[in-house]
Amino acid sequence: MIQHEQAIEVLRDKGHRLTPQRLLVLSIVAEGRGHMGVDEVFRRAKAAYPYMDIATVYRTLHLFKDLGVVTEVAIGERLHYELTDPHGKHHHMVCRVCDGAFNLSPHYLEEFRETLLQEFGFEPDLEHFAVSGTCADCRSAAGENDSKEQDPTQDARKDKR
Amino acid sequence: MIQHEQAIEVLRDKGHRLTPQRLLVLSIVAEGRGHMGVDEVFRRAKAAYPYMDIATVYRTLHLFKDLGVVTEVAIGERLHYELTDPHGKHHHMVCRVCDGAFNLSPHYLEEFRETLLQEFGFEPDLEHFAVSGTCADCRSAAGENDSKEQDPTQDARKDKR
DNA sequence: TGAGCAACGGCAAACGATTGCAATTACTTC
DNA sequence: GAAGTAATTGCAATCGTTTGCCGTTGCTCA
Repeated sequence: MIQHEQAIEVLRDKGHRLTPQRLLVLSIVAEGRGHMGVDEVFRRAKAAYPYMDIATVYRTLHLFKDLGVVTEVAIGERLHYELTDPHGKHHHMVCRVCDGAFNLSPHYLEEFRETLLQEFGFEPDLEHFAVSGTCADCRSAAGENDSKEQDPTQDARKDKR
Repeated sequence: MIQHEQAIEVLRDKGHRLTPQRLLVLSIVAEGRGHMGVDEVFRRAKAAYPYMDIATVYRTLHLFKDLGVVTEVAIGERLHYELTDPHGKHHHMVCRVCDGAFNLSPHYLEEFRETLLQEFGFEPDLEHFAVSGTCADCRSAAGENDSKEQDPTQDARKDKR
């Protein structure tokens, strides 16, 4: 994980201001284990600083994303954010039954990328890539239940990193 | 391509009504070459029948998707629709520079799917799958221009099917 | 330490997409 | 053909996200 200090350095180096709002969002994302939805970041930020606006949360997360401080992950329909993992990029497999997120080494996608590049000259954009599907547990557990309704509890989300 | 008659039969068989609005949306998607955005379907529908509502377009396209009459493709941030290709599923490579869409045989993804299934027991959900990236033409043409602005012209979209 | 200024945040409007609701209408049955 | 009924539509409200505006504020430089 990138530490606060490193992230703050990146902000400062690129000429961005260190505002309380940005530091707050940074600490919230850093404290959270695994990916965090915008709404959860906003709830926590508003609890700490009631004037916090949802637009600021969006703008801050997008800035952090552009700076590489956080990584954007598509979980279902919504975007989630996590501190960028300095140990190397990883992708996600997201189960649409249990909403669990599993890391996927870039190695598995590299082969796919090579093929597209050589066969079609098409350079796929796989930096922040999430594969939706059904995880091993849910496949064995379910069987016939193809309901799309899920437990909306965010903290119960699995995250095997 | 599924013909009108087949699509209408599917609607009727599943107990859905044949409304003028549905037939209109169907013919618009059928006439259009390649994928069509919701806004374009709506524009054309409204031109033919001024009372047409955007909500009806969304509901109709979602219905058609559930029935398998149309296929949903993610082009950039927005969803596009095309008549389901009965000659077999295909996926898309979408260039984020020129917005061109290129078909991708399922074969290329099959290998990837096999790997995930065997290594992790994870069954990826790859039915309506689009890979974003940069196509061969734009890679050779550009070089340093990483602008995300594009020609908004919809009819100029490439589609090599 | 304070003035100046561009970056930034809060607010509200706007956007694309979805949903609730009441009126309409396609289809069934007689 | 006409009546009855549930599916469907149009409208408006709503949701999550983005953007424009303007007052505020972090940072720079004297």
